[in-house]
Amino acid sequence: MPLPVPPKTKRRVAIIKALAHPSRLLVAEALQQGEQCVCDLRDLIGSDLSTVSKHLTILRQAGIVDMEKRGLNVFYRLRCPCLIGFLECVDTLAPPAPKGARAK
Amino acid sequence: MPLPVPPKTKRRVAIIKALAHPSRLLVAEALQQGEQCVCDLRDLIGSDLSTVSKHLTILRQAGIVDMEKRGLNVFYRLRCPCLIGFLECVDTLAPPAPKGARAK
DNA sequence: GCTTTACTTGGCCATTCCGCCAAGTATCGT
DNA sequence: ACGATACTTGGCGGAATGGCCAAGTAAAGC
Repeated sequence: MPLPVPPKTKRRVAIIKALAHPSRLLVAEALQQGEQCVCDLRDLIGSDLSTVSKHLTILRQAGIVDMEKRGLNVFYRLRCPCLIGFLECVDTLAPPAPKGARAK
Repeated sequence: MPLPVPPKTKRRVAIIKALAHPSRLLVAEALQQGEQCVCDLRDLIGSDLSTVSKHLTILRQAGIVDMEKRGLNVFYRLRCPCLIGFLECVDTLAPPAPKGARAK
């Protein structure tokens, strides 16, 4: 990155990057309904438990989710209800891949 | 990706991924002020022209920007004004990296 | 105590991403 | 036609991602 990227933009990128993966976005979407333990989320995305755990770590470090251990389970929940608006906004950003995307 | 990811989520990921890079987000932010030619954007992000061009292709394919050739220049602009709301929403998603993100 | 359950962490491999350089294309000026 | 300008495209290395397996940790039950 040759030019200095403003801190505000850096923070935005960190958050956006955390959501830029199918499994992680799926998790974030699911957590809108309420907290879930890791095993539920593993069933949701269907990967190895270790993989799911790493995805959750990424979401946590981005400040998107919170964790809480209760008994043997670890429950994750959204730290910010704003995600709904965020996603609606994404949906309006581009209608299904327009022809105009072609360079020629 | 073991489990089938819903199409809606897939489309969302494609768009989010396109914005999940400092240079590309910087471009998107800059285009909020109005259209810019590629050389202006190269000055903004300070990379090789070919690199900038590839970033713009990615934004275009995600449907986030539009291009128009006029004379020797190619001008890019946002295809959707919604980006402002999108970014404000990102900003509220997580306050500056809280301590709670630590696993241990 | 030992075992089981529910994760997290470390390591490794395969794929993807991102940068530059070099070469190609298109338009303008002469 | 030729050269210059403004890109785009191809290729290639190096870095970052993402997946699994294996090993480690922590709480609950026996």
